[in-house]
Amino acid sequence: MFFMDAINATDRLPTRGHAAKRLSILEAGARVFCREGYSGANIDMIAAEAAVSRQTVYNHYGDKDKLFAAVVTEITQRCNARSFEVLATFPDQPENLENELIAFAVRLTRNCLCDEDGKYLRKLIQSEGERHPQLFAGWRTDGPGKVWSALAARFARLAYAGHLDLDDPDIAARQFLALVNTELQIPALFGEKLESSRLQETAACAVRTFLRAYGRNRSDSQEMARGERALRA
Amino acid sequence: MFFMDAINATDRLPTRGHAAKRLSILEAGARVFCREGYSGANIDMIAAEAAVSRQTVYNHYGDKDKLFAAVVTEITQRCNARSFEVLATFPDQPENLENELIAFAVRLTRNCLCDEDGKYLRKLIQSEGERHPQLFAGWRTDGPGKVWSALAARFARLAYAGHLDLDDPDIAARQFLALVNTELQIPALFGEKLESSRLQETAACAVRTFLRAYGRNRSDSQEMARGERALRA
DNA sequence: ATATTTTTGGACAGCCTTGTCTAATATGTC
DNA sequence: GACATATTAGACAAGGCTGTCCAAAAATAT
Repeated sequence: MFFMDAINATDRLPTRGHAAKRLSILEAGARVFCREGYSGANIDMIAAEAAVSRQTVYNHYGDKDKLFAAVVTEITQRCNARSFEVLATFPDQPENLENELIAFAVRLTRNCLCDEDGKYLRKLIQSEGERHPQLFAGWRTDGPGKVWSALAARFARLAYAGHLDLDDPDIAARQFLALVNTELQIPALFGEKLESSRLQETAACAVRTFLRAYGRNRSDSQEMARGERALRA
Repeated sequence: MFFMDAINATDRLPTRGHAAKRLSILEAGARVFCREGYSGANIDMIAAEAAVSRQTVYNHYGDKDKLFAAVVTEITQRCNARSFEVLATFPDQPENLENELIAFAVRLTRNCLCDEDGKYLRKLIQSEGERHPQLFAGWRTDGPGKVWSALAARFARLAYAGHLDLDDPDIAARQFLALVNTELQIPALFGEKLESSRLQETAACAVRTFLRAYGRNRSDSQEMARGERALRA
């Protein structure tokens, strides 16, 4: 468990400038590792991007492996924290379910999937996940695993309250996330970001489809969809 | 356009053993680049895995950059070809739409998204896409772009024939793919494969949701879902 | 069987990277 | 101001990787 050192090392933050440099290195490490991959990144790049001498990097994190581990655990923690923050804003007592779900989907995308940290984490996992499975094991169980089941619980409650009609909340939760992610996939591969308007639009489409499948009054939304189409024609 | 050389170089395949080694190197290159990333991979590894001397690799492909480009274009072509092969088996005149769509989804997943080449391509793009956008531009337009619009056209035809009820075939097509991919995401990150049974199950869930949202007789499938649930209880 | 083409192993220079060490400098504390 | 601690630049050895060269061996074609 070589990366435990790195985790514990984060605890002692003596002076002010010390901690600042430490964070700056971590931040730069995330950017560079993400951009260049583990082997492509080198300590000089990271030091330069952190505006710090190479030796300082070694003073703080020991070696490249430990720095990488520290970066991963830091980003993972941040992402998880943000996910649960957003999850707390789930519309439990919706007045307008569609609109509130869309807003929730936008928050989720913008703050967790599409933000800097989310992008970093995805790339780090993609490039090194196969090689360091233990490093990302925590993310896998505490991250998406927990988010999924928490989201599933919210959906189950909505269904119980009569707002949804679903067989299996777990499947519904995962499909909800999949739908919300629809348009993100390709741009994410190339490190591009979606503009806010397209993000909003995608969320709306996703939620509309989700509610067509799982909404309580599906015939109503079917009618509405027909009406909209007729109006456009 | 440094990678054009690599493409054209593929044309002359003089002797038998020559071409065999060439392919073997390409194959090994795909594996190693994918496993280790561009900077992590080295020519000795690839040569060893191709059961060939290092010099032979240089004889065939010039240098690491060109070899990488050749690997990418080869895998891209294979994946595209396979995608359109599967696309040709889309159920245009369905007798049992649900079952035939599920079977189609399984074919798509197994042969295009989840197979070796698909996995390679995804990882290569993920790790190097940001750095070599020109290299993957072809994939982006000829790959998913074409598949999406082809799939959208199929859905539009199904809708016209009265089998589906959809507003926007493009969105439906992308959401279909997103739903089919639901369970693939995480395992794909870690280079794991889904067992056949889970793959089948996921496809079934995806298609069921898709048809609940876009099926012609949605109230019917709603009734059926209710019936199933009652039966289980 | 001979001529041609490919392949091989090994040696090599040049370069980059890691991680250590040092002495000098800066930063902050008392 | 004196002290301790952090930081810096630079030099350094060890090792890895790329890409080239060469001569011998193997495979292939005529």
